[in-house]
Parts: sequence; C-alpha cells; structure tokens
Amino acid sequence: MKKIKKPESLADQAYNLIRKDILTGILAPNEELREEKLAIELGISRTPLREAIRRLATDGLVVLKTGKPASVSSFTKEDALHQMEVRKLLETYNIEQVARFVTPTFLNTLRDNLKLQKQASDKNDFHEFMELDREFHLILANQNPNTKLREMIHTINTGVNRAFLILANTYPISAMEASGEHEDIFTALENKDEVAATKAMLEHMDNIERRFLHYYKKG
Amino acid sequence: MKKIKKPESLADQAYNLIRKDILTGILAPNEELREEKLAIELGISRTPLREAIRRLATDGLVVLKTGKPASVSSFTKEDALHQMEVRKLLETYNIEQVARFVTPTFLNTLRDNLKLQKQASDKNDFHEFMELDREFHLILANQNPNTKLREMIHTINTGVNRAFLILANTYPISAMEASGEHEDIFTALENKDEVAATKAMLEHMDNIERRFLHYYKKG
DNA sequence: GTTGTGTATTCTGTATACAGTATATGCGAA
DNA sequence: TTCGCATATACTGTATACAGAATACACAAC
Repeated sequence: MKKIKKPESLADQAYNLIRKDILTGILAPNEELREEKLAIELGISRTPLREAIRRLATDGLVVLKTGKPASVSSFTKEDALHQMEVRKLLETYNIEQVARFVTPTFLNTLRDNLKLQKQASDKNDFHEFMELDREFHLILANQNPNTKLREMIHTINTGVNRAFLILANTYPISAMEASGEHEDIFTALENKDEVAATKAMLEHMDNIERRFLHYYKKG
Repeated sequence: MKKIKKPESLADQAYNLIRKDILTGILAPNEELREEKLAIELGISRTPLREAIRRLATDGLVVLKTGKPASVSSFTKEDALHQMEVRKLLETYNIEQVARFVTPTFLNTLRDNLKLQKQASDKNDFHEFMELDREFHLILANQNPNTKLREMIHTINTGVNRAFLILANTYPISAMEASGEHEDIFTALENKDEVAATKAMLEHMDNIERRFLHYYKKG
C-alpha cells in the first residue's frame, strides 16, 4: 500500500531551499547567512533555520565560526582538485563493480537519461544538462549494492558539481562535451565490458578535470 | 602567536560526550535518546542537545525519525561489510600515495605509535590498543595532502571501528593480531616500497574483515 | 479473552525571550 | 588627521514556552 506522505519539516524545507540556492550560485561563496534576516525572509523562526544551516555545514556548503554569522563556503582550486581526485577513485571503482551486473532496466534508465541529455545539449540548456549529468552519475551509483559507497559518491559529486557549475556558468558550451563521454560509458556497459567501462569513466573524469583547469585559467 | 582558546560551546561538548558514549558502547545500538531526559542529565537545555544529536545523525551514529525520539544507530553485518569495502578502497589508495613521500618525522611518529601499541598489546589493554589503532590509521591519512580524502578516511574508520569494537569487546585478544600487521605496513614504508606497503595494507584490511566475520559468527 | 476506541501522557517541532559577546560608531585627545 | 576608548548595535548561543503528533493505557463492547 502507498504510504501517506507527511509534510516536510520546516528545517527540511529550509535545508533544501538554501542548498539549492548555493548549488545554483544564487547564494555566492562567502555570502553571509544572518540567521534572523534569513529566517524572516523564509517566513520561519530561527530554530529550524539553524538546524538547516548546521546540516549544510556538515555537507561542506557553509562554514561556521562561533559567534559570527555562517557563510557560504568558498573553495580554492586545490579543494576542487582534491575532490576530483577522490571522485575519480570512487566512480571508477563503482563502475567496475556495476558493469558486472548490468540489467535491462538499468540500461533503459540510462538510455532515457542520455536522450534527455542530448536534447538539453541541442537546446543549449545548460542548467538542465547539469541536472541530467548529476542524475546520470546518480543512476550509476545507485546500481551499486553498497549503500555506503553510494552515499559517498553522492556527497562528493555534489561538491564537485558545485565547483564546476560556478566556473562553467561562464563557459557552458564546452561542458557539453561530457554528453559524448557519457555515451561512451553507456556503450561499454551495454557490451558488459567492465574494462572498457572503467576506462571510459576514467577518461571522463580526466576530461572533467581538464575542462575545469581550462575554465579556471580563463575565469 | 598562540591563539587564545575559547571554551567549547555546549553543543560541541554534548556532541563529543554522546559520541564517545556511542563509540565505547556505553550507549547501545537502538537505545533511545529522549531529548528532555538527556538534556537534564547533561545539565543543559534541549536546544544545544538537539544540535549535537543532529550532527551525530549526519555521522551515521544516530538515526532520526520525525516526531519520534532519536536512537543510536544499529548496523547489520551487511552495513559493516559495506563500510569495510569502502575503507579498503580508501586506505589502499592512500598508502600508495603516502609511500611516495616518506619523511623521517613521519616514520618517527609511526614508530612511537607502534611502540605504544606493543605495550598495550602486552598488557592486554584492549581499549588503549583500539585507540592507538585508530591513531595509527589517522597518522597515515593525515600524511596525504588531499584534505577531502583525509576527511573521508576519518569518517569511514570511525564507523568501522565502532562495528568492530562492539563485537570485539567479547574477543579482545585475537584483535591484537592487528599489531603485527601494522608493523608490516611500517616496514614497507621504511623501505619506501610503495608496492609492498599497498600489499601490506590490503592484507591488513582483509584480515580485519576476516576477524570481523569470525567474531560475528560466534557473537 | 480479545478487539476497538477514547483519553491521558509524553515527546518532538517550532517560536520566542534573554544573555553575553563581537562589531560598528562616534567622540575626544594627541 | 589619527589613535584610543567608550558606548551603542547587532548577532549568535542558550533557555524556555507552547502546539501538535505519537504512544501508552484503561475501559467498554463483543
């Protein structure tokens, strides 16, 4: 039977709202999150807002300094590269595992996603593409039975995407190269070729890093 | 110049206290953390306590269900094995990197730790040994310049150690096999042999898993 | 004895009030 | 003008108060 859906708590809603604003760049790095001001803006009290902010802090999206207002976290080039190094490790490990248990449903889900990616790419709808990109890697991760690994991939990808997004906002077109690389990964999975899949993922990761550095120099 | 140390906030103190109690097993899995009751016990109000509990939840040490009391998280055999799989990946990757940049200070720190491990092992002081074990892996992780990787190793090791601790409480002696394995890792690092170091770490991880399963069957 | 229902209790989620501290402002002295 | 200091302001950290939901329990009906 279907469960009755409970309304999200105010803290949850605040968390999701602020998170989205940070990830889409509406809230810029180093921007201060003054509790009372923000609470009034959101129409809630400080208590649930504080909870949301603390949670964002453990995600690494905001930083807390005792007695001072929380602020949106900034990150250096080094931070971004560190995250990508870990992401590379996790994503390649994951796809090697996943490639061994390819199911038709799994392939179909990926195929659907890729189709939408192509459409977004053709329309130059960059934000939509970013979202689908995130989803693509999510689908891959969720195929792994190891829940802990899944969690970690989710977290690290959020961080990386944020770094990338902020830069890529200025250079959207080139980022869509990724679409082709996703296709390569898919083909390897379709052929149940775990070696090729791992290789394709590794190349994808290297290319992301390359693009990041390219944009970074320019930006 | 040395910074003036500020007193920890009540929330921080509560976090550390409860965390320790969970990790040492004083608070058993599934035990409920009733806010008002706990707050009174700790001599603080619910507000900072709530913050502490939420933070523990993101660490995976307690689970929250809306409207119901938070409870100390339990874990299945599968959870533990998942965590160990990820740990294996991260720790072997890390040591391969670290083995390339071995400094004398680093070796000395490890040597000191190993000496203490041996002493604890000889005295059958299991809790002390567990603490040093944790520290040993912490030293290895902290040698890596990648802060993100360090963070992740810390988190995952906390989880694994907890799983292991609870079981191992009943079978302390055999867990001290680990001491010898740590020595092997150290020797490989001393020789700046990254292949041997990686191999030693992998064996260590496999042995931890083996011991876990052995205890699990018995327990 | 078992099932169902209503009530009492207890707990969380949220709002608000208060205290202490850090920051900003303004004024006077050098 | 510039520095020092005092005062005012604003913000966080914490406590408490209140409302609504979940649970436990008792009692009635079968």
